[in-house]
Amino acid sequence: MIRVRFAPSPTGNLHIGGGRTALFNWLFSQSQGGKFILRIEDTDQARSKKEFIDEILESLKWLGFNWDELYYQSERFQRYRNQAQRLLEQGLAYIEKSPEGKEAIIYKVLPKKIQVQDLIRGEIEFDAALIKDQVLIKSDGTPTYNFACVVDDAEMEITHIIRGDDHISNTPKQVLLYEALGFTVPNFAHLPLIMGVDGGRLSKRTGATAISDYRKMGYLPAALLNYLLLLSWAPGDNRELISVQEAVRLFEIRNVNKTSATFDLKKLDWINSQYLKDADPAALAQELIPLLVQKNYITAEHYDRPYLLAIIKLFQARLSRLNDFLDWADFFFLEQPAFDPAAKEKYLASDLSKEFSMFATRLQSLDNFEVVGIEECFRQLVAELGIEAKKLIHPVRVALTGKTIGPGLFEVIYYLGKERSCQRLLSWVKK
RNA sequence: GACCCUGUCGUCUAGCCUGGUCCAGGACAAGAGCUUUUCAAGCUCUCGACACGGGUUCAAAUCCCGUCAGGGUCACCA
Repeated sequence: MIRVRFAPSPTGNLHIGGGRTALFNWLFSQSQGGKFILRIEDTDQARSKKEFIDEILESLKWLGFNWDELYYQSERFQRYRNQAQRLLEQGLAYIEKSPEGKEAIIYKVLPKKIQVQDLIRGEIEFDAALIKDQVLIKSDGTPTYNFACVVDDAEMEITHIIRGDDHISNTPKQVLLYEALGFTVPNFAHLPLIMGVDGGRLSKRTGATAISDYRKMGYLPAALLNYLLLLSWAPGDNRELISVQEAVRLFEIRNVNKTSATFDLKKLDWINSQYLKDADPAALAQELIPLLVQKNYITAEHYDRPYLLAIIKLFQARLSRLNDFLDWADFFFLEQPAFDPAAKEKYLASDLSKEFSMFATRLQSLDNFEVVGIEECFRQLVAELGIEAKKLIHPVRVALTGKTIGPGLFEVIYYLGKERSCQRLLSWVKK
């Protein structure tokens, strides 16, 4: 039975790199019919926070990763001490006293060559002579990362350790500990790191780092996962859009790339727009409703659901982030449109009283108030006035929406409705 | 500095293992055009890469060596 784990430390939010590590572990476990274990590495009592645990769990759920088992290192301190004690008794570790009289347990590193077969990189060799003796249990009684990690991975019977590149240099230290404790050394696979546009590690300076930030910005989990997946793995048939479900079938760990990848928001935006375009409006509505409520655009209790879904449909092919909807479609929810000053200046500066009032009058008495009927009505009007359609389309759009961009004008009028459309047009008619 | 990892278009990659089908394919971005009612979407086209130097070979992006470059790690943090 294949068993993998994702082991975040609750000293911060779930990082985009952490999400990616979780993704590959989850993918591997699913593709192998194995178990995916979650372990919270909260040995650092001072820096670990409950709110971060909640945030991490929440983000993992949002991404769709279900774990089979959940552990907290803070509940396992005795196990680490017991294992350290064993090494002490076997003479493989020694005690070091601090000036204050506190005792730490240190593992004695003996010189030797250490070979690691990395599933992604092949063989890597290290020289233990270059490794210092390792602290196992700190003088405050808590275990060090490398020790707790080894004890847990062994006791939890983890078969494959899939983690970031930055852990490569921890690997020989851990291999030494597995051997000293008499445990089977697991398989290792080191994922390349994700870099920021500045070439260094992805950091807050180079963009949002928390998975939850991407959720807040309006990225769909499926799109984010698709992007993260593509950052260091490819299905091999030039496809850019692939679901994790499909990836589970095609995934092979040896096909994961070795090179670190730069995080490119533009491509994420494109992938997200593709998912948005094909998404079920009802699913988008579910994400959007709380935000619309928050903006007082609708109330959670009663809103016109078919109407909301229709409006979402109008916009979904134009969005690259779901949250853009809040700005682009605001005129459907506001009493009066919020005017873009430049748009107003460009299209509504001249007096269009005659045209607007004529159009409003005709709309008012239009029997066939459907998109096609509205368009016919409008085309006839401009023909009679002897002006180009676009000369009137743009001002009308700005008058109705406050913007120069948006869905087709006749659809806007249809969904805005007779009353609101006419009222907004008439507000520009000089008495 | 030491050790380790990595080097294909600006970015993500396919190809590399099993040399020839690659004067290197796809996608994003950028630029141009079509469509048009604006913005998107869609469609078409353009720009653009095997880090460098040796070697092996009839033949190298692919194999070997070196150089250079980038990154990571060197805590009683995880």
